[in-house]
Amino acid sequence: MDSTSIYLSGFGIRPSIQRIAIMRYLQNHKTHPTADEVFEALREDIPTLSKTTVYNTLKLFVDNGAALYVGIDEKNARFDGNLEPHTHFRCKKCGAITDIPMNVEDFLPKEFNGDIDEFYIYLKGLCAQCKSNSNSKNIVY
Amino acid sequence: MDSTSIYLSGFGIRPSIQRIAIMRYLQNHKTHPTADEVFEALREDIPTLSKTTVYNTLKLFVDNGAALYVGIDEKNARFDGNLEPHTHFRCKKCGAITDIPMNVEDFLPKEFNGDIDEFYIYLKGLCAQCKSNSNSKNIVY
DNA sequence: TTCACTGCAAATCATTTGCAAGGCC
DNA sequence: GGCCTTGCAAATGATTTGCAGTGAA
Repeated sequence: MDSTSIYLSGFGIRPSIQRIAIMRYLQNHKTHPTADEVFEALREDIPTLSKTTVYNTLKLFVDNGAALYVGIDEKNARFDGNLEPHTHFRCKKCGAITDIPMNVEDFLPKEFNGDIDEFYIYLKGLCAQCKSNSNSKNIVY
Repeated sequence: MDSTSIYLSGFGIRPSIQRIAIMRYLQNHKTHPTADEVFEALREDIPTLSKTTVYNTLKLFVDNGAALYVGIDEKNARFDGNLEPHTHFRCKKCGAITDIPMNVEDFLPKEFNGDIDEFYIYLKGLCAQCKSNSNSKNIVY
């Protein structure tokens, strides 16, 4: 029983080979991958893996609170294994998505009468590296 | 030359019949409609309107800063003609998306070294009406 | 006349669904 | 055995693209 199995079980998720591999990938790659990126990366190790399983599993993780859905990219859904309070920044030049530690609870509007239970902050701009490295013309939106 | 024409021209957008109608719809309906909702609403008045034009026009508005893209709904892109600083709240029960006035500039993290030029906050939960009206079982995710 | 704009049809592409096979308790 | 999980193939549905016709400067 490895640590990822225990981790998944803690969320009520039964640890299959596929689920363990996908969660490990999310935790070891802080790149906020798409379902397809996860699939392409893992099919080497698990040749029988199907993209349906990757989609199902990522959805399962999000529904059970074991991973976060990241909607910063209009094209594809992205996923994040980091459950610490943070927000997401996407560089419009290199396309990289990075975490910014930030306690979103601090920003809840006070005069609002409903109940808020999900809170997303997405930032976009130019990352520090692309800012100094501004010789490259490669722009990603 | 009506006010919507002048408004669009201010963003460098040439005011065609279709563009005026779509911008008017955005400004008169604070519902953050999808491209399809705009299309369905306007086809009565403009029977020859095509969905392609609605997509093209909404994209043109966003690219030129005349409207905002709202990514709070994972299924469809939504659009907002309100350019005042505000954030978006979606009720998970009734599905309504409402604006919450909030100056996002105040929340820019200070320790970040890149340049941030876009800032989105999406809130989800239960709106005040659905909170009191909690007899309905109709849930929208 | 030129070039932007429009609209139809077809293409694209991420994601979901149906369903049968496999595997675990 | 029964239920959960997986994976293939097909379906779905939003959005984009190709291209030809239209219209305005």
